[in-house]
Amino acid sequence: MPKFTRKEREYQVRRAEIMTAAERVFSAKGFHKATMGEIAKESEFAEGTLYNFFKSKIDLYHSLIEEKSEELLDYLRKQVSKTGGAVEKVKCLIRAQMAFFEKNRNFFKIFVRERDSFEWMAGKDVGGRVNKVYQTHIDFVARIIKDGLKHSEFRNLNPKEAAYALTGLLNSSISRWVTSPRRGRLLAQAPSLIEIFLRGVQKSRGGKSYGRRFEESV
Amino acid sequence: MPKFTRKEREYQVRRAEIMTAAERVFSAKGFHKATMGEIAKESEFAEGTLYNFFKSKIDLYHSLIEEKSEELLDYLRKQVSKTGGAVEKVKCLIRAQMAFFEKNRNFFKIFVRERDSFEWMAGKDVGGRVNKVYQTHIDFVARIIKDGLKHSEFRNLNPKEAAYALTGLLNSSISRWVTSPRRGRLLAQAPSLIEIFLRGVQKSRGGKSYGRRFEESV
Amino acid sequence: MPKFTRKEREYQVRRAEIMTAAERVFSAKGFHKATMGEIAKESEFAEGTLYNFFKSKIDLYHSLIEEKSEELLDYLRKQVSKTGGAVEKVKCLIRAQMAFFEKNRNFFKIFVRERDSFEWMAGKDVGGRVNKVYQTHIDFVARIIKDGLKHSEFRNLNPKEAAYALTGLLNSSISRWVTSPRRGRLLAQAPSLIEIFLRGVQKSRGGKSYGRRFEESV
Amino acid sequence: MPKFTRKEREYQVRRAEIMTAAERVFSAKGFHKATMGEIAKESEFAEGTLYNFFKSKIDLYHSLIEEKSEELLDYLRKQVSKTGGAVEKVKCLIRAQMAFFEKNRNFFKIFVRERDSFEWMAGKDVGGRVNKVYQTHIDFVARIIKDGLKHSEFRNLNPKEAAYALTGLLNSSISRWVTSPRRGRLLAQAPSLIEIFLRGVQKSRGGKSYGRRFEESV
DNA sequence: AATGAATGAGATTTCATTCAT
DNA sequence: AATGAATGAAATCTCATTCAT
Repeated sequence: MPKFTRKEREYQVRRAEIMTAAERVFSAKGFHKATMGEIAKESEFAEGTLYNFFKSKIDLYHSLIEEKSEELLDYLRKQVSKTGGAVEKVKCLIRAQMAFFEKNRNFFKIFVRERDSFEWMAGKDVGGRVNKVYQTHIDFVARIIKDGLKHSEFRNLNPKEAAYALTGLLNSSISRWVTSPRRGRLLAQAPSLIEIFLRGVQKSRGGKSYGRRFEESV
Repeated sequence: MPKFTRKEREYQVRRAEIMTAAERVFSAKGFHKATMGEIAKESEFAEGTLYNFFKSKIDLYHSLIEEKSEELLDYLRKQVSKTGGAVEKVKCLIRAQMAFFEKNRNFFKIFVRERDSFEWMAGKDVGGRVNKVYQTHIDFVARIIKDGLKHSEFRNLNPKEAAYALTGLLNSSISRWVTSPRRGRLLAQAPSLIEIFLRGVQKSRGGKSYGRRFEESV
Repeated sequence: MPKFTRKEREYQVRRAEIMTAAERVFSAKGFHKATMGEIAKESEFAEGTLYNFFKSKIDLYHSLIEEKSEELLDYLRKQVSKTGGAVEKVKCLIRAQMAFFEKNRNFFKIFVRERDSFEWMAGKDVGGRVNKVYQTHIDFVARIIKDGLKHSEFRNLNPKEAAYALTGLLNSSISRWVTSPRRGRLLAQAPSLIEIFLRGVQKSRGGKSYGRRFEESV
Repeated sequence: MPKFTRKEREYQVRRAEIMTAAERVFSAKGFHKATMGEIAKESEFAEGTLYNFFKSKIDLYHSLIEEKSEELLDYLRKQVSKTGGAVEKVKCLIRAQMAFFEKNRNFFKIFVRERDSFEWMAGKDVGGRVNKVYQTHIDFVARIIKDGLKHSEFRNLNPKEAAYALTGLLNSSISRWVTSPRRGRLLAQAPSLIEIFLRGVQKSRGGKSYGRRFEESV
């Protein structure tokens, strides 16, 4: 007995085709410049058909981000859980995130570029949903840092601040790679990012410090 | 003999008023949702009048970013030039950038959020202009890093990569501050960022390394 | 030998089910706001199936009005034919019409409200068909009046004019009853309508007149 | 010092032009079949311009009905107030209403045909507003009847019921005239309507009655 | 130089109808 | 014969831009 009927499976296939087309168009033009007409053409469905799958343009956009983000977060969690120790987890996280976006360049553009833009779109509601995904991600990273603190793998710093730092570091590099015309492997940049970040947060072995301590600074 | 006639000066004043209004509206709504009508009302000019100063909506937006970015870069250059040594310059850069955006929150939203979005807007032309500003900034940062390398203040790494890293680090933190509802001083976060970044890029004093070396990785 | 085969009978049953559903939906939303999708759901058939019974939405609408109107007219004719004398026939007509619509509120909304709207819908064709039903009804009423004139039961007046008057009188009261939220029996209003109309058209017994005579007025 | 500036006057002129065009189109096609495009063409403005005067199609439609209804009611009130005695007022009312619609045929179609249709349009709100105008009218007529009752000009009947009766009577005749292709003067039909209605409601001079009394019937 | 009313291209969305299964 | 997914025409509304005053 199949979990899904043939109809349901076909429905999901078509839905996915639309989403892929939408991902292409949205990533190329941004939400506002993208038109349903273009997504229709790209997905080889009629315009009206799109509305049998998504109730509006914003719903399509938003579903796209939400579902793909889940995929990303699931992937990261799964990869990271395979290793132990905060340092190893951080390394793994960086590599996994790069690996994911190396395969999902279009989605990266949508994910990062529109992240903050959402607050104006269709009220707090949609913005809120996407932002929540982002916050979930930050919290996930912060948790890793916190564990590292507990086991004295990292020096004393604000986990959330470090999570933002790492995320910014990563996104900036990914963004550069995504935008750049000539592309080597994104993953090749993992080691240097890992090195920068881990040196940045690990316990000082020389005792030297470059500013006021975290405790004083907040 | 005045450099600018009274007329010219008045023209500049009115132009600046429009830009300030535009900054408010664009930062609150984003480029597409912002309307010329609203900018007109905000600036207390008629809609048609805006077109005596800027030839289109996109031109206004773009002029805004370009000119304000110049201001930012000038400010950063001036501040950084006051100190010597790459490490000091980096500290100074971080503090200066935070100081600038603490005073120009609205502009930050425009600067960062729309940075990459530009490639779709009105063709390569405009996107190119804004991107160029961003590239100029990256080059400026990369130059500081490179100087640090030359004087062995930093370990062996790709200056441009490090420049992207620093910029991402900074923007991520600023973004968090800008978005967050309850705001302390942004500058208070400078020390920890400085520490993370400088530890990350300075010469190892323990010889320990966290990944393959930079040389191997590119 | 049956007049209709089983197949034909089943066809008629399904057709009637659709019409009943359509009556509900059309009366609730009006022609334009009603959708084939809703009628389909209401009738528990698929959308496509409706088109096996009616060739278009407008055809369904129109068939509904036409057939139900026939039903109404048949009912009125049958009732009225049971009595003799124009005065009695008028009383009977009023009561019968009220009785019919008391049982067919939904249809009344369609019948009266859209009556005149028809001329724009899908050209003269459809409008014509419905209007013809209405004209038939008016003629039927006018014929009763005319008989009353012949037998000197009514004063000298234009039969058609009187027929319009009576119809307007009736519809206005029925409309009020249909629209009103709290409903007693519609038939309870028959006596006063009968009295108003019959006084209005019967031969004056006092010779008093309230305007120029009919003969002068047209 | 003029009450209205030139600009305001010109604005009103253009607004009125749009309304007249809208009246033509709405009366010819009904609300749904009428398009903003056609109203634009008819009024010789661009489509977008209509939206400088009315915020939506429904708002235009509704403004049209509301303002023209006010005009009608004002006219009726003014005319009726010129005479004294309920009987005279009724005569005057019938003549005035006919006179008004003889000059405003297009509006009649809108006023009567869409009266009840409104409940489905855009929720209770708009339907409510138009219905209220109609109720106001009914109340106005009912008040005249009530005064007639007080002075014993009419026999004992329910004023509101009589008001509905008169309104139905009138509208039916006007509707016939409006729809009919060859038109004499509508006002020529006033005398016979007056006679029917007044005979119908005035005190019986022969004592004969045609049904149960009003008192029993409600 | 400033105005703001007019413009119309262009986007989203609905829904009657068709047709392959 | 019944289905309901796909279609695409058509309608409303927005807003950058123009231009007569």
